[in-house]
Amino acid sequence: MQYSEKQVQIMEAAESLFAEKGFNGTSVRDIAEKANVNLAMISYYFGSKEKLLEALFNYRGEMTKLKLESIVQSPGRTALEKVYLLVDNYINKIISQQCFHRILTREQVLNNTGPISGLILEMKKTNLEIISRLIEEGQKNGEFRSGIDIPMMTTTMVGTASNLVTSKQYYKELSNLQALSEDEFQQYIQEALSKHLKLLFKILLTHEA
Amino acid sequence: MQYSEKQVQIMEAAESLFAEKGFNGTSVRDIAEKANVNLAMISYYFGSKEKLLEALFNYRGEMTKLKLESIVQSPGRTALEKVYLLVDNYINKIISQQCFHRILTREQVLNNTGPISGLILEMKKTNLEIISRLIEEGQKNGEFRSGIDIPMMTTTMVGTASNLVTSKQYYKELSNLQALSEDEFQQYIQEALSKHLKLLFKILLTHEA
DNA sequence: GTTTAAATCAAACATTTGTTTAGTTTTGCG
DNA sequence: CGCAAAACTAAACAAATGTTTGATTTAAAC
Repeated sequence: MQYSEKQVQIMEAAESLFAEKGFNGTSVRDIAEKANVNLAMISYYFGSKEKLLEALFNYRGEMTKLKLESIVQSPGRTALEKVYLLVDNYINKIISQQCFHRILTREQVLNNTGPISGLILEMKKTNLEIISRLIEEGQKNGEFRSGIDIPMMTTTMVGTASNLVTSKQYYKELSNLQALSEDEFQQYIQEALSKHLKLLFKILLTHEA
Repeated sequence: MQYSEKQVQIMEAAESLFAEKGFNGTSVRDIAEKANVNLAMISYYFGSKEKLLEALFNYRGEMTKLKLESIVQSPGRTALEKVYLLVDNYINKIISQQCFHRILTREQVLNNTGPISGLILEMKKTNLEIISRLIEEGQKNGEFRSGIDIPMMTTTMVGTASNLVTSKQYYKELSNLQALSEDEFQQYIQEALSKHLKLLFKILLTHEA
């Protein structure tokens, strides 16, 4: 589906508010004010607040689809190099979409049974499939050891990155990095996270147990 | 502070509802009904809904304090063995307190500036301190390599466990474990998580980069 | 220029919300 | 018992909520 300029305006206002105060902590009046639209426009365009959230999930979900595929299929790279690309790609994604990622994190904790739950599952399925194919490729050509718990490894990548980004205000204080500006800090965690996850995966995938 | 039986009754009803529907998605009437108390009792005992949440954080926070200390100081164990104990202890904690952990996860994503934010920071500080001391002990006696990013390693433990437990409904489907009963599944993720994190830490702490 | 549909708006709507009130019952103690 | 403090209750309260209404403006097509 294609969204009009005004619809995007509303979705992005909602995104930043949902990230800051939570879905139920944000009123449609808050959203209307931030997006500079009339209150009734939200029901007019999206039907309801709940459906606005669904639209946001669709909107952000679309933006992620194809990138991963191209990494896995890029020729002339070792499987480990591809894993590295995948890690950096994932880190970039959740850092550049922090607001959405906060919303996603909060939603996946709830026992949703609605459409959003389905969208989350679909995202996770796609992720896991691609990583699985990549790991298996590396196993076939002898780069990686056998007996790797791929869902658990994926959980470590997602969990580590997610935890760091969604609770970075605590990480900043715990690591005594308060002196850094927001930009510097962002760059710091991006690099630290990349280095950490790559090391982790390298030794996990190649180490003989 | 000591809580009366009725107060605990209210806190535990609130805990399960907050975990299921979120803080703002749960009304005080829901809580009163689930706890089998009169609506006004919540304000009477806790002052407000917000303060009830704070009380819950205090209540659950108390229960975690001393355990870790005793692990680190237990004699006759290698540093790696202590790390293993710590991992299992942490996994047990969040599995046995899943409801609270869901609430904690959702709260730490928000830019809280209130008392809860302070409590979360304190918990994280304590965790990090203990782990740091343990790692440094292992480094001094040559068990562990140098140059370990301890905050990042902690993030991996917390993030992996947290992500798995708070979104286990997705993990179950992604790993094709729907056939397992809830108890069997719980035991499965406990063991898989323990094995995975121990391997991760072992190679991360002892592997020469 | 007229017409028709889409977009926009202020106001109103019915619920639900967290909290308080004012009164009643229970409890513990001298 | 007598009585004061604590525990408990039903009802009421004002504020905030998501959504709808009905009217008005804008835009596009003929």
